[in-house]
Amino acid sequence: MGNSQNLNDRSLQLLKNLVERYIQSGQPVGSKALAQDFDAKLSPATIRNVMADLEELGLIYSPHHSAGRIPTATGYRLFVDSLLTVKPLAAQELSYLSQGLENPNDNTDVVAIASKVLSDVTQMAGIVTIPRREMACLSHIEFLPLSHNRVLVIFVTDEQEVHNKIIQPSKTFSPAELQQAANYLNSVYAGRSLSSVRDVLLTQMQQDHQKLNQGMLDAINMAKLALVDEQKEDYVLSGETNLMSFSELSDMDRLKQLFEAFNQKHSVIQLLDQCLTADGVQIFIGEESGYQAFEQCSLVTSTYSVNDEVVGVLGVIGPTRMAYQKIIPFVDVTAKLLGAALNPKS
Amino acid sequence: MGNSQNLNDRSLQLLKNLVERYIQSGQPVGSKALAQDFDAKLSPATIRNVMADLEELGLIYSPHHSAGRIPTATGYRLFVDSLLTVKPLAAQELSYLSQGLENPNDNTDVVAIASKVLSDVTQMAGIVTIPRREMACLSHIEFLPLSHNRVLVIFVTDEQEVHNKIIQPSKTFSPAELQQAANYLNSVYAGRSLSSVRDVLLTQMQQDHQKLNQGMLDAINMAKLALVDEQKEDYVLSGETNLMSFSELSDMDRLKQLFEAFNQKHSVIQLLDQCLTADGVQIFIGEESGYQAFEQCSLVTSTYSVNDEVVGVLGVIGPTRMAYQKIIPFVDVTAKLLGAALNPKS
DNA sequence: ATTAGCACTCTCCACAAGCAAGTGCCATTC
DNA sequence: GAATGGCACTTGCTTGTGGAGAGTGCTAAT
Repeated sequence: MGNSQNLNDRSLQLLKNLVERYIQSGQPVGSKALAQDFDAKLSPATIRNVMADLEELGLIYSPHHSAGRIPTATGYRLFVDSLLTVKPLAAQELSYLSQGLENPNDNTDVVAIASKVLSDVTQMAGIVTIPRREMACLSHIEFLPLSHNRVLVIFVTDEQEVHNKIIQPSKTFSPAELQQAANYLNSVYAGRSLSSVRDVLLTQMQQDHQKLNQGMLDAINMAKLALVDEQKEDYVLSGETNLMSFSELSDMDRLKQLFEAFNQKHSVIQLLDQCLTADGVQIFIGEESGYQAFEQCSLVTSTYSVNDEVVGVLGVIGPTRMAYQKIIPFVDVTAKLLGAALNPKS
Repeated sequence: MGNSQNLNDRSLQLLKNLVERYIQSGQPVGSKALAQDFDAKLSPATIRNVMADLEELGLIYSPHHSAGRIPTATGYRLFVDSLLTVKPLAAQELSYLSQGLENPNDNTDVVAIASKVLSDVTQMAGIVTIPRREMACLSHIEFLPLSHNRVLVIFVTDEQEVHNKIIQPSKTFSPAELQQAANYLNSVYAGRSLSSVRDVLLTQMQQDHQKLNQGMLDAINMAKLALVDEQKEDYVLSGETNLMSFSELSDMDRLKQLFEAFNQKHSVIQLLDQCLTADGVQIFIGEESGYQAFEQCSLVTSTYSVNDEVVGVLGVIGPTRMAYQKIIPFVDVTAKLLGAALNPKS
């Protein structure tokens, strides 16, 4: 019992229609309404029997004895996994999408635009993680002396992003020494990807110890301090306020929880990290996410890639009752366009 | 008619008690309840008469015929302007405040912490504008070549903040030329305040034209492109979600408007800019702000200064019914502590 | 297996009654 | 004449009732 094998085609078709109707209307769906979909081939009474089965399987439930039925998270899951017929993107949406994402702009700009596009088109919340900079190339590094022995490290990747960090080396350096160290690092490492730079930094000291002079060692040590850090993940969220318009999310306490999760970021990031593992579109429906704040929400995500390397996740957050048929292809296409827009070759 | 001169001491005292009671309870205040404050020196009937006067003057109103009275924005205004007795800060609040703000940290960190402190202590929303960098000193400037003639300008102020901007000079420079230009600018302008650098850049070209060689002119032109821009104002907001707990703000449409205003920033910035003109604590009560989204909110702000120069605004946003007696001194003190924390001399 | 019929359950709405809070007004008091 | 006590009145909130509507589950018939 409780296995979808039990379900014949008719039951599945019925579930499909029920979910579609509920997504459209937001009202519990009754047997009479569903019967209309079947051109009087099936009477309401029969449908009631089938619905009773579906309820027993945990796919649908009724909010009270004499209301229609509503899909459960499991019901939605079955729907998106096997029943759903995706709708191709409308032409105007596609043009709106590419219009925003195909202009060559600042990197962070593109990410922000993608997030905004996601929320604008869906009228829900859009989210895009900042692309991992592992594969970005180091183009320039610079050390500036601060007070109290501290050193401000500035490094630029891929002609675009500027990162900076304050480090505290164990010994004091003169401005000239810092300049030398930067010159050395720029000559040796510029043009290589950050991840390879990191790897080399970590191994070089042991291997080539004798070949290096003190200045080089100092430079390498400082670069390690600057580059080998936990890279703090982050994301750009837009259209959160759209979520305030859904009656499903009108409970203020829940909504507050949700917005606090958005602000604190860490649970959202954890959730998005799970999406990084599998390529392509992934979906969390309601309680599936495992986070209380997202209990009433669904999350449709996709990884996006630059040069076949996954660099981030993007997605749409909305109520569980969302038009999955449209959202899924939309998220998919947006991810591909964002990947393309981020590709430096263009 | 409608002039506060009409009011005798007793009426004012009554208004004061009424506002205080309403701030505490959130319930319309009736004549009977107010009578208790006066130790039976005044009967409810008398108080009713006085309240009728206050209502005619537009200082209070009743939500319906037979409820108690609630202060209007004008009533609150009179209260904060002339009736309010500020409460000194509780010791623990003060210690919490100084604990967070007295550690010498990153500049942007301090601003974020201040915002967080404001919201944590008040359980409302805290807001702090990013300090204007006019008076900050230029400590280092750097040009890096990008593709398509573009140049990435990085400049560091006051040993702390790193700013970067992509400019597009009219001619192409070699890396060596860029290095030279940066060297020249660093030798001449490092240590001077950004505003003075800007002034000099704008005038030097006319005045000392003959004394400068081409390289210097190029350097000055690029510096102008980088430094003479509209400085985009911004702020750090925290604890917005606290606002979701107030029943006064539980109307979802209004709340949505408010959060959208927070996200779009420009109307909030306009509002905060108004506070820059006058020193010290300023208050907008409800509709006084002139922005629909803030109709149900009050904003208590104060400018904060570094070296007697006003560099920003900070404040607290909450429902009109807030404990002004505590919030006002709290905002005042926080502003002073933030100013001190930002002072590079320490 | 499917269907028609029917009793049952539950929500929603409207309306009324009773209660509590508080007012406005008037006649009275000091 | 200002302050007060008394009283009728208004209003919102709560509770209860009753009917309409929607949808179900069960049973008997096809």
